Amino acid sequence: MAVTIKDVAREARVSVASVSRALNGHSSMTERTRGHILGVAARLRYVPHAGARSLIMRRTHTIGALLPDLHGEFFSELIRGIDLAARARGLHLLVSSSHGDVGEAGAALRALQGRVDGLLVMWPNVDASFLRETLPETLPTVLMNTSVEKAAFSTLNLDNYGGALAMTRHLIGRGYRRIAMVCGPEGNFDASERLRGFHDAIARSQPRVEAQVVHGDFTEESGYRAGKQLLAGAKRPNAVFAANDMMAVGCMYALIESGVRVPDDIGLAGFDDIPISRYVNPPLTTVRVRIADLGRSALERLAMRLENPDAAQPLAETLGCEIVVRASCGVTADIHARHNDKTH
Amino acid sequence: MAVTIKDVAREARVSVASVSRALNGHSSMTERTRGHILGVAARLRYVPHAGARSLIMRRTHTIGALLPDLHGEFFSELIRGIDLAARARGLHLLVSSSHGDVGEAGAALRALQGRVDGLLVMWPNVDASFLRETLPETLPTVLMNTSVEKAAFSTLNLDNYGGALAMTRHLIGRGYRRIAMVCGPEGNFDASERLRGFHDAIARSQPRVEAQVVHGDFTEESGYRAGKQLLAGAKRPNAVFAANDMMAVGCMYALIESGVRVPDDIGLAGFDDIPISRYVNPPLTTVRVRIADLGRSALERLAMRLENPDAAQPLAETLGCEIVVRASCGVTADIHARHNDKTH
DNA sequence: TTCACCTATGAAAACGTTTACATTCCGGCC
DNA sequence: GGCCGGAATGTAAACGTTTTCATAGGTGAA
Repeated sequence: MAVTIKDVAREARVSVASVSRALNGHSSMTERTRGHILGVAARLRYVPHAGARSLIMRRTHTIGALLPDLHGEFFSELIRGIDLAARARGLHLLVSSSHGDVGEAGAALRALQGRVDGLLVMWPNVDASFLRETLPETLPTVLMNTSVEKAAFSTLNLDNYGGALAMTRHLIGRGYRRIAMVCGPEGNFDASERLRGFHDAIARSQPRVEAQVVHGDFTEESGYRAGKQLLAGAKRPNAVFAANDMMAVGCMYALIESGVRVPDDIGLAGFDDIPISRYVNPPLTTVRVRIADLGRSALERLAMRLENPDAAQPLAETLGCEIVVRASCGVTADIHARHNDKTH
Repeated sequence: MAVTIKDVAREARVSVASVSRALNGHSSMTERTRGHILGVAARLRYVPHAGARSLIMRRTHTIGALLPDLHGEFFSELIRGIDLAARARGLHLLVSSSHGDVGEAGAALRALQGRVDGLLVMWPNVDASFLRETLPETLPTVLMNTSVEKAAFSTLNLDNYGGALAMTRHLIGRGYRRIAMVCGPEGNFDASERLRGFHDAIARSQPRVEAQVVHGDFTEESGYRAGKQLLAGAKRPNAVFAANDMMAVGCMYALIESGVRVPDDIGLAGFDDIPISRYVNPPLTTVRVRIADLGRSALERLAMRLENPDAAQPLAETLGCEIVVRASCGVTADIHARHNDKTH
């Protein structure tokens, strides 16, 4: 059915070996015959069978990305970064989503194993035993946002702790004293690190105060509920730090809906700097994470390991964050500020 | 190096044929030996080599998606829809982006061809000759948002024309009389269809008026510029219909920045209903496109064709749109409206 | 007991490549 | 002219599966 290398060989009146050599740019071949063969191949619209190729070369030129989800601005940015780096290196990208489910992730991992040269895995679950048990030892793997003992795998993390610490300090520095946090889902590594940063910052500046923390799960909805809950409480905070931007947005709507002015009555900050955070009103102060960079770096690390498998590898790396101050926590910025925002 | 079917066979003291049968759930095999083989395979952490498998079975169980970009809320939603349907059918997803560039798209298409069972291609360029020349005849393909003669390929389109027509009529129905359009990039199929819908609606209700159209390229930036341009013009419109939401948002900021009240002074509408449009202030009236559904439908169509290749196929299909009215064009909605929005 | 038949298993070919090795061809040197 | 060497090309094995066909082993009937 499909045209194979044999068809090209027959049509060009050469052996399959010559066709292979012509296509792969081997030397020791007349420029004349090469041109001829290439011409025939193009005429027949021949494309090599990747399976057969990977079988003998033991390389698929494909890497698999297993992410918690493919939905939302965070993952969109991440995939873009990965794709950019992959295409620069001539690698193909096989995407898969786990939805945080161990069973689904295991199945995806098994299915991926036989068809890729390496793996990019984001598994924000604190419990990393699943990874230890399931990840193939033999397949080069780079983990992202994953709490894992430094032993086994190469890991790339965000500086969740540092970002949260810096943001909390920033809020304290602006004069906010009763700061509440809307934390992320239980068992999520990023969430727990951000909470830890928050706690440490509070502990250092107000050792005797126990900061208020309400529960969320990274969705806007949960941020909305958290906002309502905070307003209903006895000691209303004068600033709220949400563990991600989506929750901050939800919280913002809860506050505004209740007639609370942001930032005049209550200041608000988020984490991630997803595009939306620039568009809400007031624009959201947040911790900028270079999401696309995270993806790019992870892929480049993986690609380097594929190229020279036995070079010594730095095992764990942390990508810095940076605070982006917008109107939601006290900067009086008019609408112009958004357009001057340097990420714009 | 990697453990193959032979290793399993040796270890289990059976032939490779039996291992293959055990793994693929063949009948005519003792439950006892099957269990034994499966046990050994699991113990050795055997995973089949997808390349070898695809070589003999002539199926890769992978489909390739070539999109203009992987960035932004639109594509994020689209990929999610595709992924959902793919995983439901046990298909893997190879993603690739063309950035609207013919060379890049051609390279991606060639690279994809040898490794997938089918292709999902979104190519919003009006000039479809590239596709005709490059797309492999032999590979099942479903096109999205593509202007192509009905002859060759299966196509899934949005009802861009109908959506724009309906939205323009809605604006007219609300009493807006001087409606301007911010159109999309030259040569983009979706953009030109939306413009056509706009023109037709205007022509039917105000035959003698020539509606004002300013140029944009689907980015927020261009929407901002378009907004400024409209304000600078002699005849200020009292409503603006942007060809997509990102431009509408940019336009909104331009208007607000100049002290124009939305919707009191100028009404505003967009197209796509990306998540951001609910978060801007005022929330944006727009044409809802079920983006994830588009991806899902496209993949399902492709999967069906893979399953029975010679069944008669409906060649072109159009997915309906629906108008979502929010505060930006005259509905006096308080902040609650957002949370009552049924897509929320 | 013998035969036939059915079921469980094994042997080997086939899939489309790449590449090590073998062969041919050609020119130059003695 | 014969020989050597290098360049161009061909031959065939190997990669890891699935599947067709063959074989062995067992069971039941005559």
